[in-house]
Amino acid sequence: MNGVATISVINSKPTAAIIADKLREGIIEGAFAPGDQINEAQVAGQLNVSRGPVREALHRLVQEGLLLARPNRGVFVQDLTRRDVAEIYASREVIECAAAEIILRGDRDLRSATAERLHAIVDRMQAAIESDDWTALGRIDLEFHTLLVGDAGNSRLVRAYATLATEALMCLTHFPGAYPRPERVLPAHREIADYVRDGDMEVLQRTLHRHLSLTSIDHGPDDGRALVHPRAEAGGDA
Amino acid sequence: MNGVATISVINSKPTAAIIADKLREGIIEGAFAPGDQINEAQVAGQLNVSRGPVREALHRLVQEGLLLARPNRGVFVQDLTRRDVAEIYASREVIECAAAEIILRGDRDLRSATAERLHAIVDRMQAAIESDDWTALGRIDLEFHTLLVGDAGNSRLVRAYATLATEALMCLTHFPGAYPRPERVLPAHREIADYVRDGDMEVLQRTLHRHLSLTSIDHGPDDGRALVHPRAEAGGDA
DNA sequence: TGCTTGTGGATTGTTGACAATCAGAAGGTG
DNA sequence: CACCTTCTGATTGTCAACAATCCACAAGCA
Repeated sequence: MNGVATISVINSKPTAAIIADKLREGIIEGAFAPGDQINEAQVAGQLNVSRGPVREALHRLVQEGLLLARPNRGVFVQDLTRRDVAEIYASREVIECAAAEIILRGDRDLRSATAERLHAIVDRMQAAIESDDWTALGRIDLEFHTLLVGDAGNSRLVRAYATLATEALMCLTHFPGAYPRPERVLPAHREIADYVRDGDMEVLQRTLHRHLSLTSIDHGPDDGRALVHPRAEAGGDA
Repeated sequence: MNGVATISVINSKPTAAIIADKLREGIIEGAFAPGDQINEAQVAGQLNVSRGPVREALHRLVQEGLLLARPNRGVFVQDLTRRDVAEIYASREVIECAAAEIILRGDRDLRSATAERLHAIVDRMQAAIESDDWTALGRIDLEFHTLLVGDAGNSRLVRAYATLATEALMCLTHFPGAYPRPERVLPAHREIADYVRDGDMEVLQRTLHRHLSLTSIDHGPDDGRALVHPRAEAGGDA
């Protein structure tokens, strides 16, 4: 072991994974608008790789639900309808509540450890708010919830939640109005962390439900068309 | 609309999807043992196609969790550890209970329609039992639960449940002892269907929990190694 | 005019060849 | 005899060319 031991692995990930991450970022950030077609050859050209890995990356994103593949026609960025947003948040609530229940059945020390890590994330959320970085805030918010699910220790739930988390991020960038005012974000998450530590399932579940319910979207009419900027009617959180 | 209207589409699915289905079947049926390596070139040769679609199919199954890809080494059939089995059934309970709750919040007529279809599936289960077809029974059993989740109308939950269902089928073929005695299967499912119709969430949730809990596996020690035939200790259902 | 029917352009789907990578065996060296 | 280096076989990862497919548009016909 000499001095070069800590050189980062040259190309640890396969190319397809890197491309998938890049594209996922682009979709989340809004670089591709919903409905846009993503052309294999074009992406391959921009990234200076062959169509093979690009194709693989695109198919992965299709399976994640971010893209829609029409056979022999191409892949397109998914539209987010009211129904989709409602589904995403409802599913998140399902998995998060389940994770919470598992965690709360566990040891008190484990719960404290989880709560502590959750609080650490909330502190980072505060920092993001203070520097007016809304993109970062959304990501950290999702990180909070992903940690909650992760600490339940069920990899199946984690996997299912991961795709929901990226979809939720997509919601945030496309419907910026859906994110609540910052002064309510911090207390809400602190509450959740505290209830995890104290082990109060009843209250925790209610809090998560309130935190993740998009009442107006949930009960509004579903016209099947994509939302554009429902700033006035969304009341949920990440 | 003339007489040829019902001609089946020639080749509706892309080759990769067909291959993925074939391989998934093979894995579920046990044609590949856990830990076995699956060779791209070999499969391609057997199916008379190129490595491209095979590669795509394998990656899809990796993402579904059926296969494990070790970079530059190959893809292997996942081992099913105690922990995996516990995770799968716990996750199934989470999603099924959520689906049940959504359905029970719905219209009474819708509930009856769902219950009716569930009962129809139970009848097919009975037929499978009478002809001693255990493979079919497992599939129909999962079909029952998949219908339950599907009728909740949340495509995200459906997608998450689909992979869990295939994993559960894998459990059945690898741990045949995990399936309960047939005389208990039918009443259990009939109960579930009835509670869906009657809208009794409390009881339905308890029934689902009992139906999907693998108590001995759940609380047994997790040595990280794959189970072989825990016939003596498994008490769950599909 | 309105409907059917061919044609064009673009995109994905598929293929076989080539390069990169890794685990393990063989061989050399103190 | 243990350890390190080198080699080898097999497998995945990548690439560019070819084939199949589909939608859009325009021309032909009642």
